[in-house]
Amino acid sequence: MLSNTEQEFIIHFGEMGSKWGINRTVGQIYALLFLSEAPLNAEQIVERLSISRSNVSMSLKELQAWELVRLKHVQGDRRDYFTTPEDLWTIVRTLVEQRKKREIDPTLTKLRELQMQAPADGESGYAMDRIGELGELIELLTGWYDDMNRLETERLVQLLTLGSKLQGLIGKAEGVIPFSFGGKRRATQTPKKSDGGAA
Amino acid sequence: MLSNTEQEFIIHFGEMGSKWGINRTVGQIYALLFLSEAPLNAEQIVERLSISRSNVSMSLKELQAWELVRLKHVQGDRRDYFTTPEDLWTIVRTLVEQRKKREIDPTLTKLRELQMQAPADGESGYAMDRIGELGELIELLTGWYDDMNRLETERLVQLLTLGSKLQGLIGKAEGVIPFSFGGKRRATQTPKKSDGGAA
DNA sequence: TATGGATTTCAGAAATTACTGAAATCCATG
DNA sequence: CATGGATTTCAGTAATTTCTGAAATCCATA
Repeated sequence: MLSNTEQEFIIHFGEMGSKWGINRTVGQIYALLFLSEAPLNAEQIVERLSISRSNVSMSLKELQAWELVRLKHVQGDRRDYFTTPEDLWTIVRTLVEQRKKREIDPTLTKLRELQMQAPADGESGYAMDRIGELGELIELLTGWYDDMNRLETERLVQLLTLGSKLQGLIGKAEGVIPFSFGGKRRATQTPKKSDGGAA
Repeated sequence: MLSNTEQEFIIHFGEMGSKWGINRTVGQIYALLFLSEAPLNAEQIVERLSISRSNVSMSLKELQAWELVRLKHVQGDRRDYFTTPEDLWTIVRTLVEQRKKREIDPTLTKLRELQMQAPADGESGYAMDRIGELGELIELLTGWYDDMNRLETERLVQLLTLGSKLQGLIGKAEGVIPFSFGGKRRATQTPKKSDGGAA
């Protein structure tokens, strides 16, 4: 049923699953759908991956929570069929959006919360500085992400392809950009060369 | 010993650990070191987090494998002391580098491998197209990452701060950029508006 | 090279996460 | 509104991951 290549691809996604914050089954189902031109229903997934029907149900639910998989209905068939978006950029955008939501946003919220309650405690010192710094850094990065995300795909691809040519463009924008970024007490230093390698 | 804020921060990092691909202890130790101005030795970590010595040892080993933590020796003390880099940009760079290495590079390798062996099998069709497309997309993104990573931090921050101003800059570079990106058989389409939302 | 503190290793225990089969629920159709 | 296929839920089991204490190793110093 599945070609050798498909098998290997699916197994790889299963193995990578844990590193990607999903589990083996979810990874495999995603891979299977990604490679399938036609939408698949749960029973087809059960057959092709040899896993239980209930596991497929739960895993599809998770993939839908990630918005990585779409429900598609086939005329004259009341079963649910699933696909991944054709356009890979849609997938990338979803992936980044979801990971930001799960892996970054909660921390930013927590950092701000800690900063709010700290002054009341009279808390101060290095730890608070670090927390503030980290919060600002995350805000800079997510703010930039928001900007990128607003671009339509064609523009985005142009930008990504630009690469080293960017160096020159920064020069063109000079003077317009009010460079400033740092914590309340201790400014985020921008080291001349770099902070060095490992110990 | 630990302030309220420090406690909460550490607990948060512990909880987020699993979403970040590390475990609770590793997350907590990292958080503790991140907030500590002075380097800490293993015994101090044991005390502050109430975990076993062996767990600290293994977790520090993992943090070192991630290059997120540095060994620092104190004169007249033969114990190992650990810190995180002062500069947050160094941390971000390490994090991105390591995640790319663990979460993306192996997949790119696998995709290329599948493409190499597929023609021999006479394999073709939708699945191969998808695999090729995905490989190209990943290469575009990692290539761009390499470019960004080469920039010194100050430039990088400028770029990130640029945000919406980028729109204009792309225009300036127009004509220089040979837009092309697509799979072998089936070009990666760049939809006019977007592939739409969820099902 | 013997000593002893510091660190690492490792086998088993504890905790967590993933998976299954059976039962419950859902819902379009007759 | 009863039927029956499709889907979901859930409690128990399996598998995996994390954590610990004890023993082994390492290594600077006496």
